[in-house]
Amino acid sequence: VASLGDVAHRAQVSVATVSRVLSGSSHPVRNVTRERVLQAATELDFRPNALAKGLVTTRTNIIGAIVHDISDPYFAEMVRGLEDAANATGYQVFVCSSDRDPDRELTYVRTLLSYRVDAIVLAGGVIEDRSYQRELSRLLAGFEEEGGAVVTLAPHSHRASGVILENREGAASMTHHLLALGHRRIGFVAGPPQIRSSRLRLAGYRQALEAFGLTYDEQLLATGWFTPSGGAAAVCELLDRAPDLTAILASSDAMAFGVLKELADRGIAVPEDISVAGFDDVQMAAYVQPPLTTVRIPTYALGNAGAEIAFEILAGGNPRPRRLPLPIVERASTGPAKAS
Amino acid sequence: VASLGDVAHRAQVSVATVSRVLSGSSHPVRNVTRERVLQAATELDFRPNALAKGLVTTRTNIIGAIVHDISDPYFAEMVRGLEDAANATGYQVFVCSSDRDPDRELTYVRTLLSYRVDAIVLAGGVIEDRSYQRELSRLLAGFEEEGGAVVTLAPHSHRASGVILENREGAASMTHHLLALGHRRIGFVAGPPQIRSSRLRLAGYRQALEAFGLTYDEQLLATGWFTPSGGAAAVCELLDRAPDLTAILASSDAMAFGVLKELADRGIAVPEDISVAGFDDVQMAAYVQPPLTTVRIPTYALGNAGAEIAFEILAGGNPRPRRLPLPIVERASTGPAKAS
DNA sequence: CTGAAAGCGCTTACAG
DNA sequence: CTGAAAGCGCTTACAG
Repeated sequence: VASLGDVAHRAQVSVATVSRVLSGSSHPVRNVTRERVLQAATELDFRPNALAKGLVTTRTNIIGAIVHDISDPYFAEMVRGLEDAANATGYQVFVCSSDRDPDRELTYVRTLLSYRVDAIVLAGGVIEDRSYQRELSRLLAGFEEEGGAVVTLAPHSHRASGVILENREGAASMTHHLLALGHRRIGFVAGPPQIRSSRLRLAGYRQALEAFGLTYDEQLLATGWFTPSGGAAAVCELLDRAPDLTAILASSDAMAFGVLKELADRGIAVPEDISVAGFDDVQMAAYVQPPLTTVRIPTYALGNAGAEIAFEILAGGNPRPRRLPLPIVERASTGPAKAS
Repeated sequence: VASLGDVAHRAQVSVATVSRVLSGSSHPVRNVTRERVLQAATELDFRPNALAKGLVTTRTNIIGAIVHDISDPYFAEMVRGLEDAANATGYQVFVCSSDRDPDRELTYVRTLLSYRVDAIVLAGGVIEDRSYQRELSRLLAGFEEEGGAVVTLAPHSHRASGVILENREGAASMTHHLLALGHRRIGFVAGPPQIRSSRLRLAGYRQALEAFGLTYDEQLLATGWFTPSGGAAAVCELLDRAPDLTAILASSDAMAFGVLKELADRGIAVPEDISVAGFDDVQMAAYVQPPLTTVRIPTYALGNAGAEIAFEILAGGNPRPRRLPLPIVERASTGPAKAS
């Protein structure tokens, strides 16, 4: 591959001049010279070495996105938003699926630091693990000190700029919605308790029940991974323990899909026998049968915002956290409670 | 951040020595010296600069993955497989969603070349566009000449190592399956014709029909994007033109999901009134109602293989293309043809 | 407006 | 076993 030097040689100018015209510097260059350089660059099919550039400018134009799992549509849609915003500004994105594992996540962060990425976007909720949180904050603090941008798109222990999703409020208002439909025995399918977002959603459910004058009943709670099979397993538990429930609120759409499937397999009609609601509003929520009532998180916009916030920080700004309310999307999977 | 020089200074040795112990060189280093270096590195929280390393070794440990759309579960699942294999070998992956746009794709490739990635994995089917194909091949040929690895995971114009999915055969055997169930009027929901994979699947459908002695009927063909809404729109067209069809084969699961939804909205029973089959077997295929009969592409394994093939090439090998047959997964969305 | 030179943080022959 | 030095491909004061 041709280097700056090769272009300089061919254009009969110094590498400094070549650099100035090719890197879009504001340093003045005579027009004829500029033309000669451009011409030579084209002829040699010159492609600047981004590593060398990054080494000297200490800007790599790389964003690292740490997600729980890129194959989970929630994160995939978010990363797409992030990617589009990044790309529009000449940035690339590294995907890092941590599987909610503290060690994997820390290893990924260290690697991102090695590549001297400009920004790290934490897309998943923080893992509840003291020593992990301490080490992560240590790494990120050092990174920020050197001018790196850290953005959080889910509840986190590390204080950083980002978007604050109203997880608790979202879960609470969905619970209210079910209560308003006449449901009194509402099962809750919770996500992994070691994820902060899970806890907040559970807290919102509980809060809404109690505000309504109902007591929180542990028989109505089952826990699992944020996956369809996690949801399916949880609903089996629930049906065993509380056969009288008339509605189920799942902590994620993926879980709700598993719930829906399990109910269909058992011949339980939704929403006639049991209403089902989800959380996230991933694309498929509108396409399952029946279409899923859910709490909407605008994943694409969220990813987009993540990149924008990162750019603000890199530009020297100090963006305040944005609060994002999570509206309910009513579809066909919820309906009035069956008379008992 | 501490540099090699800082570590060398603190350990009272030369940077050469530090480099040798920290980069895992096979060059002999006395044990006491090694210990001193390790100690100093820890104390300084040394984190090697991957850019500088890449600049001199001409190996960046980066793989670029070009997909049509990372928010499409088909690609997200594949990228996860790619990421896991890459990560296990100390590689990072850039995600590049081209939206099937020739310019976007070429721009991404140029950028990847600028970052001197070690490998480029083309995950989506080639776009049928002469000048794009020519330019792409030119870029990739240059890249390969410099030792870069190119891997294709879908039918492509650029000849490279990779996996050959039996798209045609997969579509043909699904068509046979429907024929065997007694269906004679089988609608086909095709993907965008400018994608090679789309054409192959259509060809397989047609081939199976003709092998069976039926004539291919254009009234039974509708085209759209590889999305749920693309599938929904196509099925509307189809139902208008050929109200007598008893089965529909969609070119992707995403499209099939749209078909399923549209049929449900119209109160058409699946599979009693119309059988529906998809293509891909993404995770959700097993979770929609009714669970989708589909042609299985092992996306995760495919991504995994992509990375492995790349590593083989980088190790100097010349892996032969692997053919991958696509088996049918029978679920509840297909059944015997309704007696007419 | 142009260029010579230093430097970013590494690796690796080469010499000892 | 250890180190001095060149070099990877850029950018950017500094001097003219």
